[in-house]
Amino acid sequence: MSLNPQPLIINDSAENEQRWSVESADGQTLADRVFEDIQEAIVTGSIAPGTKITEPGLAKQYGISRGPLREAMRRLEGRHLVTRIPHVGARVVSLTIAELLELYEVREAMEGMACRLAARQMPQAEIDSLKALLKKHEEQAELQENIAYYQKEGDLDFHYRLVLGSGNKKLMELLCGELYYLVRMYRYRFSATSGRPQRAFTEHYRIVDAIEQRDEELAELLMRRHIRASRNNVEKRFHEAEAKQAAEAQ
Amino acid sequence: MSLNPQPLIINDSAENEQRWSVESADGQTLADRVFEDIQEAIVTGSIAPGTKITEPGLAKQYGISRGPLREAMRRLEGRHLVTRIPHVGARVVSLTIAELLELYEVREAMEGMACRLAARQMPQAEIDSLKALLKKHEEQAELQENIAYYQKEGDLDFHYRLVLGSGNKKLMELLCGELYYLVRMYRYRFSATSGRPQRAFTEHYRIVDAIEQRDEELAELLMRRHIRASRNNVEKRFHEAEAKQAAEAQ
DNA sequence: ATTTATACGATTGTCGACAATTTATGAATT
DNA sequence: AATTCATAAATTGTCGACAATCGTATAAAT
Repeated sequence: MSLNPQPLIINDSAENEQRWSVESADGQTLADRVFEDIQEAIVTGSIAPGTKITEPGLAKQYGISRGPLREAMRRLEGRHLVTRIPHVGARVVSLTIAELLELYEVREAMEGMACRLAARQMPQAEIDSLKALLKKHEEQAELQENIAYYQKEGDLDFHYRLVLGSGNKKLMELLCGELYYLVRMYRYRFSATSGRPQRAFTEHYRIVDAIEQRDEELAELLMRRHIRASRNNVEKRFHEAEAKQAAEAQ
Repeated sequence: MSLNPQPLIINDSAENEQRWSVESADGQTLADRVFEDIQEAIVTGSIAPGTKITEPGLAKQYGISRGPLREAMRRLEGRHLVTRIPHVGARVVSLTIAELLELYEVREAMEGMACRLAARQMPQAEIDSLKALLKKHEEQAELQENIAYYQKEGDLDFHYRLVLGSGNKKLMELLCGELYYLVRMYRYRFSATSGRPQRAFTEHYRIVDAIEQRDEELAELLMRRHIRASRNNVEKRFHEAEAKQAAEAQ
């Protein structure tokens, strides 16, 4: 008689048996739909980072009133995708290079832990599925010309599945529900891949192997090394771009 | 000529030189104030976990209209402090024991990284200040009867300062701005301390020592071990409580 | 008596309007 | 010409009202 799936506090009104899912499935309400739409627009770059957002503008654009739109903006604010100053307005988040690098440090910590947990308890079936996905991605990359795109898509897929495999809902919530939006946002700026994507594939395979062997220590270590390598690559590319920009300006 | 503090994308409207701070200082607007009020009420247990929240009720209670209140709720939803089902309602988040333990796993990962970064770059002045704080907490604990309370307060203070010392804003945002609210919420349920608080102090001192010696590896390792110990303590206490509950029911 | 259907009540979702504040515009002054 | 001040426009914050949806209670039927 385990109390595991029960809340820690039994409260007055626990009659509702419906599932209080972590993320609402499909935007039923207007505010929800607009929230997801704007979020997608921000992540894909349709609305550039740093852009000032005005309520009448967006409301007109989406054909809704300002009420639901404000609610959507408040949720975006909660996800740190827009920053707001009272009585002034809101703008789309805009990361500095330092903040982008900080993001990688957070990912190193959390995804490293995700790998450790996955090695501990990810079902073999999911591991097999993940291996199949890796194989598919590799074959796609060999065929496709635009390797960079597919490699980046695949990379995020891979990381996403791994976090799922950790079985830790909070980890999923934070990584898949907050950080990965920013990762997608800045994916094509200084991201790696073009050059030698083969290396990333190798690293991915090694990680999955460690998980399959249930080697927590190694799995975490390899993932942290993998993300640190990405981080260093971003840093390098940024400095290259900076140098180039300085040369042009001169 | 470093571009460090500049955004990665220079956009049309970058004229506003005001600081777009990560967190609005004081709730200027009604919605902001109510947001903080309700958040505090949830964290301190003034509104019990799992309680159903109705808009007319809260609006009346805080003497405001439903508009700002809904915005506040949407922000709480963004922070995962309330869960909402469209057309049905919202309730205060209620963690299961499994989710509470997951929280510790996330903390282990992130605060471990925070310690590593603090060892790398935390200013000596801040380290000294942190040591002074530890000393003060210890003296307080020796005097006070209600050790548990002060130890828990001090513990969170300690962790808070350490995350600040990491210099990683995203880490601060996620830990101090999201996880710690949940930690405070469930602090007095199965938390440790009463018994032998001296041990936690010793662990804290060792961590600060490692940071002062700039030993990244050790600092991270000690913090992870520290949090893992807390986690195991919570797990143990829960099982004890569960066993006791089963015995009473029988 | 149990189940199904219906109507009621309550809550949530959406809208438009008004008040408060900020930003932009332009005129007057130094 | 630059600065300062005042006015005007635009945007944000707040409110109350109405529509849509859900939960519940009552009544009818099997």
